[in-house]
Amino acid sequence: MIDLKALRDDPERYRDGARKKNSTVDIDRILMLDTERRRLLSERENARAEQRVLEKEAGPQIGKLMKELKTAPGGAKAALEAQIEELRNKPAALKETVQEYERSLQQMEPELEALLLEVPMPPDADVPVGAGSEDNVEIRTWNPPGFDASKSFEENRGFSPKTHVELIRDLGLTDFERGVKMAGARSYVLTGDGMRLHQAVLRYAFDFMVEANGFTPVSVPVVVREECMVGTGFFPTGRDQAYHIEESKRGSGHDLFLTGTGEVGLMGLHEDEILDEETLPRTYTTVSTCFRREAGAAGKDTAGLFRIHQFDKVEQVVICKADEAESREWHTRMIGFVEALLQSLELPYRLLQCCTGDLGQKNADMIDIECWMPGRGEENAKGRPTGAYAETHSASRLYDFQCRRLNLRYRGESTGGKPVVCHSLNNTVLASPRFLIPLLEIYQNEDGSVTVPAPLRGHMGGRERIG
RNA sequence: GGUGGGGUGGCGGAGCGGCUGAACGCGCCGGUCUUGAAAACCGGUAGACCCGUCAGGGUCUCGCGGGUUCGAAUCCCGCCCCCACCGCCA
Repeated sequence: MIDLKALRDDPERYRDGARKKNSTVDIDRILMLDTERRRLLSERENARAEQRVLEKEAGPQIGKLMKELKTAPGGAKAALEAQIEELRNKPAALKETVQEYERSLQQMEPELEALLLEVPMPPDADVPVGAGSEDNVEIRTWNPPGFDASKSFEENRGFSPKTHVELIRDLGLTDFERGVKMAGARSYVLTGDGMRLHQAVLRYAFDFMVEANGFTPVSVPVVVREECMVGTGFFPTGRDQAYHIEESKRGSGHDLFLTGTGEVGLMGLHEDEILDEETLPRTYTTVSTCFRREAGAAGKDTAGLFRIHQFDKVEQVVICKADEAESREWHTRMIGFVEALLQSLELPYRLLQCCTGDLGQKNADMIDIECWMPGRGEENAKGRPTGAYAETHSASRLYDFQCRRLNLRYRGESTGGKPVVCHSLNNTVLASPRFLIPLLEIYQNEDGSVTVPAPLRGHMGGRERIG
C-alpha cells in the first residue's frame, strides 16, 4: 500500500506511476474521498468532544439527583425526575449527530480502502518505461568457461541438444501421465533421479543461503489467511492466481489460500510488529511448496516442467531500515547471491532490467535473472529449438509498499524512538523443477546422459551422471 | 470433534459502570550517587488518525464487530483467537 499522506502531497507522482504501470486506478477519486473523509472525521470529532464535555458535567449531577430521588418525599419526586430527564437529553441529542457522521464514514471508507489497495508503487525514476516484458532491457550476460550462449548449443558442444522434455522422458525422470491423472493439466510426478535431482538443487540452494550468506532458515505456512495475502500485496490484484480453500462451516471471511511463494510466509512473520532497529536487517530464507493457478496462461508453455501449478522454491527476503540506499544495496547483494549460485553451477544466464509495465503492482524496481535454455526459442531449419533465455529468478525492491500493508515497522535511535515502516525485498534463490530445465539441458551429453554438476553430487549419493 | 479456562500496555498482572489510556511489579531510557559498575533513590516510557507553520489541541483503541446506558476495559449479543484436558491422528 502506498502512503496516503504522500499521495495527498504529490498526487502527480502516483498518477504518473499508475500510468507507467498500466494501472487505471482513479487517483482523483481517492483524493476526493480522502478530503470528504477528513471533513467527516473532523465533524464527528467535534461533536464527540462536545458530547464528552456534557457527559462530564451532567454525569455526576445525575448520580447525585438519583440518590436524592430515592429518599425524596413523594411530592418532590416529579421535579427531580424532570431535572434528571433534562440532563440526560443534552448529550443524547449529540449522540445522534455523532452516529450520523459515523454512518457516513462507514459508507465511504470501504471504497477508499479498496482503491488504496489498488494504487501501484510508483516505479523508480531509473526504471525504463515500457508496456510489458517485451520492453525489458538486458543488463549483462554471464557465460561459464568454455561456453558461449550467444552461439548455438551445437557450436558450443558439437551435437544437437535434446529439449528437457525429451531428456526427462528418455531418462525416466518424470511421469506426466499419472500426474495429470491425479491432479489435472500442468501436473507432474518426478520419479527416481528426477526427484533426487530436484531435492538436490533445492538443498544446495538452501544451504548456500544459510551457510554462505548467513540467512536465517525458517519454515512457514503455505496455507494462509486472506489478511496475509492482502498484507504481502498479492491480493486483491492477484486473487485469481491463488488456490482458494473454502471454510464454509466457519462462515465467510475465514477462507484460506495456498501461497504462490515462500515470500508470503516470510514477510507475514512480522505482520503488525514493531521491530527493534538493532535487530535489522532481518534476512530470511525458506524452502516451500508454491501453488499457482496460472489463470490466463492457458495454452502457454504447456509442455514439460516450465509452467506448472505446484513447485518448490527456495526464497530469500530482507527486511531493512527505511533507507533508499540500503534498499538498493540489498537488492544488488541479493542478486549477487543468485549470480554466485548460478556461477557455481556453471549455468549461462543474463540479468534483465524489468520495465515499468512488467514490475507488477508492488515493486519500485525488479531485476529478472534468466537462465539460458537450449531447448527453448525459435526453431532452426531442422525444426529444432535454437535456445533462449527464460526467467528463473526475480529480484524485487519494494521500499515500504509491502511493509505498510503488513503494518510492519521498526524503531530505534535513527527514528527518534518513533515507529517507521520497514523496507522489504525478495528474490528467488532457486525454483525447481523449472530450474532442472537449464540444468539438464546444459549438462546433457551426446550419448543422452546428463552429468551431475560437481556441487550437487554430495546430495546425489556421489553420482556423477544420470543415464 | 468434546469439555473447561482465558484474551488488558514490551512482559507479568490489577481493575469488573463515571475519578482508568488504564494501579502495581518487571523491563527499557534519562538523572542523582560512585574512580567505574552494581545497589538504592528520582523522573520518563503504547499506538493510530485529524487539525495546526510551531507551540499545542482533539478523537479513537483494553481480541474484533454490534448493542444497552447520560457514561462501558467493566453489562448484553455475535464472531475470532489462545490455553488445558479428553478423543482421533500424520
